[in-house]
Amino acid sequence: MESGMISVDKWSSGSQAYFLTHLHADHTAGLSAAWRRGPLFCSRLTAKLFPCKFPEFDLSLLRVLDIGCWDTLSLTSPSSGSPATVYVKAIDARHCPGSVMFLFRGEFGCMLYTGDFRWEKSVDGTNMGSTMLLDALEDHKLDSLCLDNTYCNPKYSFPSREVAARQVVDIITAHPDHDIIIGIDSLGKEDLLLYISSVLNIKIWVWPERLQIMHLLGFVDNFTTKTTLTRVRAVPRYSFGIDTLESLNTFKPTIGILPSGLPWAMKYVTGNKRLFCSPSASLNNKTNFRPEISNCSKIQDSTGASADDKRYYKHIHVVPYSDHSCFVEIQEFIELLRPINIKGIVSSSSSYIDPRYYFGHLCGTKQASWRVHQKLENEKGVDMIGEGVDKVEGAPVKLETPPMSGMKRRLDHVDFFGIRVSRVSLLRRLSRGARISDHEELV
DNA sequence: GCGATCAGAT
DNA sequence: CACATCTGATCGC
Repeated sequence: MESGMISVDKWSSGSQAYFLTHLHADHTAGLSAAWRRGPLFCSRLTAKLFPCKFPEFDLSLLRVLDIGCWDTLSLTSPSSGSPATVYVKAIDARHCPGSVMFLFRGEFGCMLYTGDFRWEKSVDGTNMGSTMLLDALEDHKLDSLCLDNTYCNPKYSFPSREVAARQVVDIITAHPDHDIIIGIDSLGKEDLLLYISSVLNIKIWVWPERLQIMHLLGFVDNFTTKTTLTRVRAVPRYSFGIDTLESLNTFKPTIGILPSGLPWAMKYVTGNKRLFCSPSASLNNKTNFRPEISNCSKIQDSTGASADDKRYYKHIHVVPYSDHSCFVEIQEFIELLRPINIKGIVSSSSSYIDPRYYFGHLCGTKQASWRVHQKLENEKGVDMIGEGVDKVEGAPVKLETPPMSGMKRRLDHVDFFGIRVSRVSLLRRLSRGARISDHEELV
């Protein structure tokens, strides 16, 4: 395969232009201060935050894309050497500050790379983004949608971040004499913290580097690094464990709140209906988003919680505050765009489901072609799409994980209708890059 | 010794 | 099931 033109969240050599959706570490793996491979396109806010993450980075390499504005790239076709123009527009992805999707138009057709995104219905930013996307498409078909399929399964159902934020506030107000620690990452969940701060009229402690981020984001009054000013502290999520909580509780009653995507806590849902069954379980009655699991007051029963689980939930409250779209939101997004093809950008070793399993019927004009294509490929014994893709004609099914040996051979690139998708590691969630080549056929 | 990658953890 | 991140081990140069 010759070199391509464009890479998104992927930093190996061979492209003429590089795009960064947002500054989370799993999307910047491979970027460093020594980066010299070409112009790096990102949103204005990402560019502003960039030096926090890469202090020595040569900022003259950054190219800011303003949200909603077309930009034109004059590139060279790797195969023919002739000029090739690519148009790109950034759309707010509503995942974390600075996060964007990229809509590309070029010889390869029209392609949207979502990066990580949350598409909550009836939220202003989402509605604006929808309008922008439809306007940008005009009457073009979206040939290819590279989709954040993190929760691309109907079992993933969680409330809006607004509702989840109220749950967090309810938990805090139900513990008036406790210290509160909230696990967050280096970027994201700012709206949650601002909501807590404004509703409860308190400052929130953050660690010094995080305060710097808050200031860059324009939040100057709600956060502090002085522990004496507040009982609510936001701490790095990785520092957030049972041992920490237990040890804190020897000094002062303290609870932890983990605003998190659902899967990590899923084991407490399936089978024993134990999700969010923490000390304040009764709080969830008003705001719980799934009635069948709201009745979880039997934390002491004998349905199988381990001793560690009990230790954990004695102090730690998991709240379903997610910066990724839930299944229904993904569905609505696809219904809005009606792409011809969909490709998931997130894969993991044990549970990759091709988005077309659930959404193939929503795809545009080529909806039938996939199955024909699959049938042909299956007969040839070639799996074009990768591990976990169905081999059954007709209604797709989730496949068992193929043997490791087979997976490892496909780590590098997977051809998918003209888009080269990088699989850096299937054991972890590092494979989120895509490269577009101009000389490949796009169905 | 350094950066990239991997493994395991929360 | 699996987020985003850290630490520490290992690999290749």
